[in-house]
Amino acid sequence: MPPRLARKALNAYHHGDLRDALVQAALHEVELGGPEAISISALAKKLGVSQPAPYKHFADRETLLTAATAEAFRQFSAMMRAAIEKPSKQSKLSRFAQLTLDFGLRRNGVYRLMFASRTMACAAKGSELHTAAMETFELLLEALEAPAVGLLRERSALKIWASLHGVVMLAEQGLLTGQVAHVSREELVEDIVAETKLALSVAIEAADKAR
Amino acid sequence: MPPRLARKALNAYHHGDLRDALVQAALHEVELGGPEAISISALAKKLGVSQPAPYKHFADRETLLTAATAEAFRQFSAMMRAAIEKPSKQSKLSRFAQLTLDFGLRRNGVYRLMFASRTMACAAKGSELHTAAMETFELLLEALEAPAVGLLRERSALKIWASLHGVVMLAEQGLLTGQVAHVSREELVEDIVAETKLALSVAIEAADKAR
DNA sequence: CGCGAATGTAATATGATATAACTTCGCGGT
DNA sequence: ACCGCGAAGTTATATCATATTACATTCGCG
Repeated sequence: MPPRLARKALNAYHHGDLRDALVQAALHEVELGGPEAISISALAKKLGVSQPAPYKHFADRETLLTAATAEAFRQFSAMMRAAIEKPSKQSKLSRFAQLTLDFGLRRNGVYRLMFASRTMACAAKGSELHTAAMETFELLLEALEAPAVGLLRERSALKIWASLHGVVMLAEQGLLTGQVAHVSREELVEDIVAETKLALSVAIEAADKAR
Repeated sequence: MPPRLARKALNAYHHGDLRDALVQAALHEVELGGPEAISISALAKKLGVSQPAPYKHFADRETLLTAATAEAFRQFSAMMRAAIEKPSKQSKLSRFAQLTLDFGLRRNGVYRLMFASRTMACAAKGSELHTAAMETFELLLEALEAPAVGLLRERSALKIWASLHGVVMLAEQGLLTGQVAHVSREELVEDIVAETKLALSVAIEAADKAR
C-alpha cells in the first residue's frame, strides 16, 4: 500500500525535481539565517519529503552548500550583467560597486555564503562553483573598462574586490556605523572606486612611459 | 590526571580553571578547523571533564565562541602593539598591514573567528568582545601616524582595514593565487598601504586649503 | 565547623547528520 | 506488452552534539 497520496497531482512518490528544489530552498534559508542556518532535515520537511531523501542528490551537507553557492554566483552574475549593460550616467564600475554593497547588505546571508564561508576555499579548479566564481570575476574585469593591460587590470580588480568585500563585512558587523556615522557607506564605496580608477590610470601612464 | 591546575590542590573533582582552559582550548581548535570546528563536548573530553561541565561557565556554544573571540582580539592587539612600538625601517602602518596579512593566512581559523563569523555582529556595545575589538581599531589609528584630523583619519583606517580584510579573505579562498601569480600578496598589501597614505595626505592638504 | 555557592557528574531529551535496507516507479530493450 | 534495472523515495537506525535537570563534591567564608 502506498503510504499516502500527496498533494502532487500525478506522482506522490517521486518529487520530480528535488535536487533543484533543494538548492532553491537552501538559498531561501540562507537568505535569512546565513550558511550555518541550513539543515538538511529542515529542508526535507519543508519540501514534504523524508529526511534522508536529499542524500540521494547530495552526498552531504557540504555538497549541498557548494551547489547552492554556485547557484548564488550565477544569480549574482546575472544581476550584475544586467546592471552594467544597461546604459547609465554612472560608470560601469561604480554601478558594480554599489550593487555589490547593496547585495552584500540586503542579502547578507547569501553574500556570506559566497564570499565568507569555507565553501569557496574547498572548490576544485574545474568545479561548477569555481567556474561560476570565475565568471563573476570576469564581469568585474569588464566593469573596469580599462585598456587591456592584463596584469594591471587584474590587480586593480583584485584591489577593488578586496576593498568592497571589506566594506561589506565591516558594515554588516556594525563596525562602520559607529565609527563614521557621517560618512555614508555609499560615499565610502564611491571613494574606493575613484581611488582605483585614479591609481589604474597613473599606473597605465607609467607603463606607457617605461615602454 | 587533570591537564593543568591553576589554584592549588591536586584535585580530581574540580578542574581549577576550567573557564580559561576552555577558551584556550577553543582557540587552539579554531586555529585548525575554524569557528565551525569547535564542539563543546570535544573540548570537554580533551580537558578531561564531563560533557556538560562547560555549561557551568558558558550558557551555550555561542557564548563560548564570543569569549574566545574576545581573547583572540586581545592576543592580536598585543602582537600588533609589540610590532608597531619596536623601531624599524618600515612605517608602522606597513608593519601593521603585513602582520595582519600574515596573521590572516597563518592563523586563518582564528582570523575568521574574529572577522568573518557572526560573533562580532551580535556583540553588544559595552561587551567584552566589543571593547576588545575597539582597542584593535585604536591600534590601527595609531599605526596610521597621521595628524589628528579625526574623521579623515578614521575614514582612512576603515578603508585600509576593509582592503586588508578583503585581501586576506580572497587569498585564503585561493582567488588571488590563480589570478595574479606574479604579484605577491605582500606587494599587493604594500600597494594598498602606499595608496592609503597618498590619499590621506592629499585629503589633508585639500582640507587645509579649504580652511 | 558547617553551610551555601560554585563547580562537577550522571542521566536524559531533542534534534541533526548520515547510512542501510527496502520500496516504488519510469523507462528502454527485446 | 513485458521485464528488469536503476533512479529516487521510504522507514529504521546508528552516532553524535547541544542543552537541561537533578544530584554530588569541594571551596571558602562566617
